[in-house]
Order: sequence, then C-alpha cells, then structure tokens
Amino acid sequence: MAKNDEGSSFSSSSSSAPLLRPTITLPSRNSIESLFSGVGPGASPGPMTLVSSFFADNDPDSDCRSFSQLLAGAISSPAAAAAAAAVHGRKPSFPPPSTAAEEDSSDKDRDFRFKVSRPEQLAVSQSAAMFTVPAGLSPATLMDSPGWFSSGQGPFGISHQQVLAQFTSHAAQAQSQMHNHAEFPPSSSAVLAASLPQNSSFTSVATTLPQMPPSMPDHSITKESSDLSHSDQRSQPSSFTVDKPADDGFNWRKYGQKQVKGSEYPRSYYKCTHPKCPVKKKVERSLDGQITEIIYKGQHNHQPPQSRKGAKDAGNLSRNVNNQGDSELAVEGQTGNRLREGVSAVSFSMKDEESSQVTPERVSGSSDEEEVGDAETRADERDEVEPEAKRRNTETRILEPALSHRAVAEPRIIVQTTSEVDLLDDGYRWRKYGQKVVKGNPYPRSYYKCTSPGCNVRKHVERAASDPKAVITTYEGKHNHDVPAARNSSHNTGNTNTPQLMPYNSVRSDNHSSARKAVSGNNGSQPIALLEFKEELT
DNA sequence: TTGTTTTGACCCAGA
DNA sequence: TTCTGGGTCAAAACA
Repeated sequence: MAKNDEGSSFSSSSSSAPLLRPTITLPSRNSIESLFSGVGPGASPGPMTLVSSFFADNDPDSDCRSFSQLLAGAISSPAAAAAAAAVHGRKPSFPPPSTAAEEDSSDKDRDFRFKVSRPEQLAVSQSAAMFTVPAGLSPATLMDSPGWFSSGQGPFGISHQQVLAQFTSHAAQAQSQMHNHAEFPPSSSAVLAASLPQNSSFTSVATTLPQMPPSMPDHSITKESSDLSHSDQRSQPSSFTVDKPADDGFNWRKYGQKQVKGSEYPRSYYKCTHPKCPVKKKVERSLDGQITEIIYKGQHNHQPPQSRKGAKDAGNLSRNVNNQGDSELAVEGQTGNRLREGVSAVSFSMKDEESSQVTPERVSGSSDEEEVGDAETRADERDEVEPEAKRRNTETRILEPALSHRAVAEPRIIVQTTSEVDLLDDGYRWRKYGQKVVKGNPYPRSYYKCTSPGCNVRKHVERAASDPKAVITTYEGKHNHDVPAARNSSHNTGNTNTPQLMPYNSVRSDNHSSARKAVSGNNGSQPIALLEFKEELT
C-alpha cells in the first residue's frame, strides 16, 4: 500500500537518550577570532537574530549563568554542545569541562564550547565567539517556529524567547542525533536532512514542518533527523533520495507534478489529505534529485494524525523544550509557520495568496512609526485574537540547496562576545520608534528603525526577563546603504558589531537580509542567524 | 474498496 | 496573438 506515509519510512524508531545538560562555554577569543577573518566591516547579518548577551564582569560563571538563564536552562544542554559540534563538524565533548579554565586551550578550536570567559578588554571586532550553526542547526532551525512571521509576537513575528527556545530545541535535536548515530546503523535510516553539519551535498530529503495547527505539539523531525548521521547522509547515493518529502506529521497526497525547466526532476505538488485542509506544498528537486525546496502554502486547520510517529516524536521534543521553561514555545506552537531544519537555506514567504489577511508588513513589522506605537496592541491582537484564517494564507519556503549546485554558504549562528559595545551600535543609526512590554518580562522590548532615508531595516531589542543583561536583537530587512561613515570608521577601529559578523562565504553585504527577500530570491546569500553575546560594562 | 500515485490535459497569467 | 511556464484537475493505474 503506497500510502502517503512519508515520514514513517524515514524514521526508524530511535531511543530518546535523556538529554544531558552540558555547560556551554564560549570559545576563547583567540579561537574564534580567526573565524571572523574575512568578515569585513559593513557585513551585517542577514535575516537573523542577534542574541546579545551582556555578561557580568567578574564572574565567568555568572556569565554562563546569565545565558543559561536566558535560555531558560535549555541551551545549556548537551544538545547545544552537540549542535556546536555539528557546527564545526566535530565531535562534541560530553560532558563539558566543569569550568572554562579546565578546558585545554588546544581544544578550544576543536571542541565547541561556549566559554564565557570574558576577555580582559574586548575590542569588539576581536571578541567574537562565533557559534556557527550550519544547516543542521540553521536559522531554519531557529525559525522553526510557527510564529516566526505570523504568530503575532510583535513586528518581527516571533519572540526572542522563541528564537532561543528554538535554538535550544534544535540543539537538543542535534544532541539527539549524536546519540542515535551511535545507536543505529546507517542502514537503518532513511534519508533526511539531519540537523547536523551538512556537507555540500544533500542526499536527503528535507525534514520539514509546515504550518502547524493551533495547539499542536512541535512535531519535529527530531527523530527523523536523529536516524541518520551526517556521514550516513554523505554515504547515501543519490538514488537513495526518497521520492517524498520527509514526514512533517501530516498526510499528503500528491496531486500533480510538473516538469520544471532546467531540472531533470519534476516539481511535485502535494495536498494535505485532511478534509478541508487547504495546505499544499510543492517540492522541487535539484538536478541530482535532491530536494532543494519545499514550499508550504496555507496553514493546517487540524492536528496531525496522532498515529504518525514523526508527530509524536516531535511532540516529545516540544514538550522537552517546554519543560525547560520556555512557556512561549507553547504559544509558538499555536501559530504561524513551521520550518524545518535539514536545510541549508531557509526562506520564508508570506504570500498574500487569496487575501490580504496577512501582509508582509504586518508580519514583519510595522511599516511606519505610526504603526509602531500600536505594536503592542497589534501584537496582542495577533497573539490572542487573530483568527487562524488570518494566518492561513502563508507560504513557507524551505530551501534545501544542493550545495554541489549552489555555491552558497551554510546558514549559521554566531555567538559573539563583545564588550564596551553599545547594544545598538552596530554601525548603523537607529531611531527608536516604539517599545512594548512583554508579559512576564519587566523589560520592554524596543523597536528601532534605521534612520537612513529609504532604508527600511528595523531591529528590535529585548532583554531577557531572567537576566537584563541578556539582550536579543533581531534584525529585519536589508540596509540599502553603507554604514554611516562616522560609525563606520568607528567600527573599523574596533567597535564593530553585527555588521561585521557576516559569515557568508561570499556575501559581504552591508544589508541585513530580509526574510521576505530571502524568499523571493536567495541569490546565494542565505539567511543566517546570529547569536551574539555581548558584554556590558556595568 | 479505499486511498494514493501517475500522467496528460486544461486553465491562467505573463512575456 | 502566440508562446511558455505554473498550477491544477481528473481519469486511470496501482497498492
């Protein structure tokens, strides 16, 4: 019976190794400085999230704590280390050293750790502890949130807590993968784009998550991803590529396919088999048959079949995350688009397909300042009132470029430690146009707009409730101008920040990559997410 | 019998 | 008006 049980064939039963909670330490400056070589001034993050964490001065442990707190304890998991290992394609070290001092400096480059060793005097440009997260733990991963654009978490559609939660979640996935890799022979696994460092060739299908229905568990590909190691993927012949996209928890019926120009493989069209569910997705493949893009349209108006393993497993993951204290993840699971990892590029699009119910502006932020003052109200509306129908007409695009065909950089997350850097000083000039007090957070999250005429880049800054020194900065949009001269020179002399952290291989854009733009044309510049940790002189 | 996949044809929009 | 490509339909085949 060729039921469209996409995922089940991919996912072998895998044990859920209990998640350890390793300590994440930031790499030392020296070890990371090299990572920033080649990243020049003006480079700026793409559609990304900057997690700026201000660490305390005197107590490295407290530093670590602050971040841990920021992540509600979630990130301080072996998963994170695994994720980090994934980032570098290295084996994670479990358990981590109890203290940063215990870590052999020679290992700093080999083992991923967030070592919150505060540099004595940080020149921003020098103090970047970069945590690059490739495909396996990509922005897609971070953005693996139903509310990334439409949850109504404010102008940017997702709370920073969610970003962190997602980060955590997928770090956990990475960790899980590490475990499962050891537990399952390669042959037991079907292909998938695991949350592991991706080499240049995907022989896997994307494990993708479409828009999730309300109150739905974060069924994720966790298990799916965990079934196949990175090396396994590499070893898979292209013929092993599954004909269907990976299980995303829903049942899909293929209703058509179209030969696409320039591709040997046709584009496939799928519909959700659930009655009256409008969700569709189309899957495109590269010349070698690898899934390069999965585009979801619409939002499920139902729960995924409970019998589906993938959904269950993912749900477990979600619960794990939630149990770690991120209550917002629950909210996150109720709205918006879900994206999956295992993609080396992720794009999001909000398509106004049948109505203008969900406009990009609405999703990505207020279009002008007047609206900003209403940000809170609007966000609340989205959070609490916005009918699902208004969130339905969305398109989630998941790009999974076969790197062998697309010379693109892997998305990654960067963690940077900086000091003496004004939170807002990323080289551009910002004007605060609003702020909002978030429930449970005594600190408002502020909205800024680039002051350059015609530039629509915005960013918003939020401080973690648990640690006011932990700041998350989210950028949206692309600068259409250079870094202002004054600031630019300033940055060149050390006071550099996010714009210089652009980890793209070839993209040296001063622009933040707009999420929406990334959808319409990735152009090889994949969106990335940056986790940035800053130190604040208090 | 039921549900899915395949496949050619149709419709539509844009160049 | 024609061509082309994207998206969808629906009958037939298949499991």
